[in-house]
Amino acid sequence: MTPPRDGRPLRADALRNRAKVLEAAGAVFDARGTTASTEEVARAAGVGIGTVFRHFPTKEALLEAVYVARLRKLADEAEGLASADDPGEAFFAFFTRVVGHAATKNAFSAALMEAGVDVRESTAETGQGLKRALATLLTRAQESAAVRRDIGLPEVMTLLVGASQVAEHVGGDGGVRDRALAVVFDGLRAAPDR
Amino acid sequence: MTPPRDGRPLRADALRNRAKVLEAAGAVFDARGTTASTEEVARAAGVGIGTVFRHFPTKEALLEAVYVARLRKLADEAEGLASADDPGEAFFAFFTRVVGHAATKNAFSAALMEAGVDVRESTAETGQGLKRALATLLTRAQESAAVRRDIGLPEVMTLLVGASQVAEHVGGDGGVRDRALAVVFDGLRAAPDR
DNA sequence: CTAGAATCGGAGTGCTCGCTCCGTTTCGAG
DNA sequence: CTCGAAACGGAGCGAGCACTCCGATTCTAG
Repeated sequence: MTPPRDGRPLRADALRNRAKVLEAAGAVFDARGTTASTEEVARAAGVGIGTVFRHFPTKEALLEAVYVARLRKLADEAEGLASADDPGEAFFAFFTRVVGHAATKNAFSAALMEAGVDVRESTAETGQGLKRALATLLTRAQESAAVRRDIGLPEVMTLLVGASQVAEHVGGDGGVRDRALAVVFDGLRAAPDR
Repeated sequence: MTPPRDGRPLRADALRNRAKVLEAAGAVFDARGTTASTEEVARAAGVGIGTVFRHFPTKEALLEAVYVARLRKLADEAEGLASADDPGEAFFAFFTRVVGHAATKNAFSAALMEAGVDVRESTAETGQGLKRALATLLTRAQESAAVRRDIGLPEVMTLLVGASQVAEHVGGDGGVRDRALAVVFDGLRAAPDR
């Protein structure tokens, strides 16, 4: 959970509050978007604003923390699928999973985007982990001929981000989303010829 | 250019200023994002803030006006391609064109999104026009077997929005963008079999 | 249990931004 | 040219927000 890199460990209540804030921040940002005020997060967490800012010195830092937690979860899922029986199925399952999350969680794709480019230093490590796991999924899927061989990790990341962004903003019709995703999947399977 | 639906026409200088503001707004929003302040737009247009707000009573109205202008341009392009010799080529050319624009212009995809859902009443008409033109391109492409027949306009709009959003946020590597787009294109061509 | 340190809470601060208001300037009909 | 109407400009208002500061509270080592 990244207990801050300090010398001493945090006090018990501080640790508890930190967790409460992080969870509340996720919920609030999903519901109200990332423009939701820090005060709202504090209220949802049942703590004062001061507490929020002590744990996350900046609103951006708070957002980053939420991002990192989610990226880590994704990375774990990806690693879990890395040794699945059917590499192709695993690859597409992960893709679908990510898009599914994005459909619910606001600013989920933003986290992915940062991971893709590794802008912030704090997301870099987790982002690298996710990319490594995804690379494994991709390579195995390509080796088993489930995915075309003429694309690399950057292209897949790009498609993943794009699909997630769409899912995020297409609240209503999940059917459309699924069919659009099917098109992308067929494209990923397509032979490289032309 | 939508000279406001008033009784009397606008005074000459007023019309000129309106155009200047609209153009400046486009430029500023592209450069700084839609969060750029109205004052910045006014400065870029060389007018006072009051003038901006007289022509566009709300910042949202200003954004909408920019959106509508761009959607109209797209709709015109689509109509121009509607009678091209090769329907498949026309369809994909339009798709590429849209994505290309998105790569340069900030919040371009936002305009597309609104057009897709037709949230605002003011974008509705232009959005309908664009959708109609795109529908023609799609139908003709499908009839000539250049595009799979098991998808409709909503799916294409979704893919278009997604591709545009990606293009918008992948500033750096155009190569990645093109290859990712190629995947989507292959998906659109794919046989509906599976 | 107790003292001192760590943590908390939330009123307050400064800043940005959308928008209004009205004195000043510019246009154009007659 | 004249003069009323239309349009302009930008100081100022109010709201909202990120972030600070410090007295009150809570934890925990000893």
